[in-house]
Amino acid sequence: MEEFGKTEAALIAARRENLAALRSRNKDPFAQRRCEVNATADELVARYAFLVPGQDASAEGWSLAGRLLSKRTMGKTVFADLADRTGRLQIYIRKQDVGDEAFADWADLDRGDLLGVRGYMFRSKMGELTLHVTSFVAIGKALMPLPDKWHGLQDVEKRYRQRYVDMIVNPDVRDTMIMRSRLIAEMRRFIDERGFYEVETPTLLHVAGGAAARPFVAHCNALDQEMQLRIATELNLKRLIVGGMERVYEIGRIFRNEGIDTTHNPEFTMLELYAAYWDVSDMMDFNEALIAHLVSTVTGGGTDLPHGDGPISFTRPFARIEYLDAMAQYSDGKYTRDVLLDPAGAQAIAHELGLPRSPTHGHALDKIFERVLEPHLVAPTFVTGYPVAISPLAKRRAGDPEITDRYELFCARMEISNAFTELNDPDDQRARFEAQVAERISGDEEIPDPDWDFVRALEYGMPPTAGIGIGVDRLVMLLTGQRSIRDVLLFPLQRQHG
RNA sequence: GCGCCUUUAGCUCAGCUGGUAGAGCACCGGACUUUUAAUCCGUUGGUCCCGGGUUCGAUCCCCGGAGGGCGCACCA
Repeated sequence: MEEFGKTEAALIAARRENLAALRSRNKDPFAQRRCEVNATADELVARYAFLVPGQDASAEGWSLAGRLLSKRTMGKTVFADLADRTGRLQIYIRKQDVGDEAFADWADLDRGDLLGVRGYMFRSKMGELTLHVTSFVAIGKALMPLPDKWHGLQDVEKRYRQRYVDMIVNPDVRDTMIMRSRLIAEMRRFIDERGFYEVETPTLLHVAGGAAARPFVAHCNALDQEMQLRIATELNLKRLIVGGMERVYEIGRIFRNEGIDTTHNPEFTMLELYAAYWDVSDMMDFNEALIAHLVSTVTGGGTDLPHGDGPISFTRPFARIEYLDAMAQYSDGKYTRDVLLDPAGAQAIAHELGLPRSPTHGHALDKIFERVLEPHLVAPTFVTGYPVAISPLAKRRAGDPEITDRYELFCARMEISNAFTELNDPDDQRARFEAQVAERISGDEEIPDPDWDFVRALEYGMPPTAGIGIGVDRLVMLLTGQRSIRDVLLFPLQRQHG
């Protein structure tokens, strides 16, 4: 046998030798087409919880499949760990049970290989539920060496770039992603139950609107036109309300060509939902019920989520504060309605707080809000009554035209949802778009080009409607206790490198 | 964009004002029929992120660059 050093190439070569050995005995793992499976790790652990150490259930045979994560060999017996999508199960193999030839095959299995096993359950002397293997078959080979069995993969960059390795050796990553999948399924079920239609609107648009953000641009060869990736689904979903669908939602990918940090990824997932004949308070009820339901899902029926500074309670009703009242309250009465709603007054406050000069009144208000209010919003709180200056698509409040029927829900200092009674007056909408054109000219590059066809749609008549947007990734962060958005995304964006 | 930190074996990490690198795990060989980070014995493994500079000599000091993380800025 050739002498190998232990570089990565040598580790791969050793695994290839084992593969060749299996093939020479007609046990090629890659020749396997399917694998009989009638149980999962979790099912077996639950089913045989009653077994006492030393006791077995040899009358009942099971087949399962998964990845070999560790081997503990003691001469003629082996304990090993097999992981499937539900978790880990210890397996036990004896030479006297499987025979010399199969036991030789076992020696050619490496950590990371995929295999199917048959056997029966017992509880080992040390108390662990274990599958006593009567036969096994290799169904795939890991030619690449796995990271450290104890420390797993810690290199953050490698974890994101090679998420498949991360998931193999760091089970909590897989758990988080599975929880994300469940939460989105649960969200969908909750919404569907209430008579909403799920729709899919275009990602490629000529004019990306519905939010203030810089879009990604793309070129369509067939049309020879520049396209933008959507920054929101809002305008198209409201077109569907005009069209008569009445209750629609989309859980869709949104693209914003902006910064990347622990709460921002250039592409992210947003739930937007619109209900004809509802107003913002109907939506608030819906929102509260949805969030409480998801908290219950993740906690197994509870109302509290663990958090850094102690648990956060999601007992209904959530707190409610008026935007202007809260601003006054947290500034000892200094930031009054009159000052905030005056563009010069808002700029003066922003300056006093040491914030950079804002290009628009709305921008300044947002900066002040983030500095003054957001740090206090740990418990779930609906902030209601946003100024019209920062709500270009929301309906004005009856009897108070400078304020809109809008709220945002905050938890753990993060904005979780944004909802309002939709503006359905086409003349008001056109006027606000025109005002935005002026703001764009004055330097706010994030203000999109107006979507004039949207105004035309409103001219055909949109019923009173409430709409909501929920940042799904941030909600999953909150519900799973992850501190970085990258830890709830399967493949967060990374710079390409050579 | 700015600042701080970081990059050393397949993985996790050490490395002393500057003298051409170590450990654990993994791997390979051996012992072992209820282990669980199995254990014990023996071996093996390096583009010290890249490019310059200073120096007799650079993983280490200096300059530039790349990747990543965090904070700030940006981001309703």
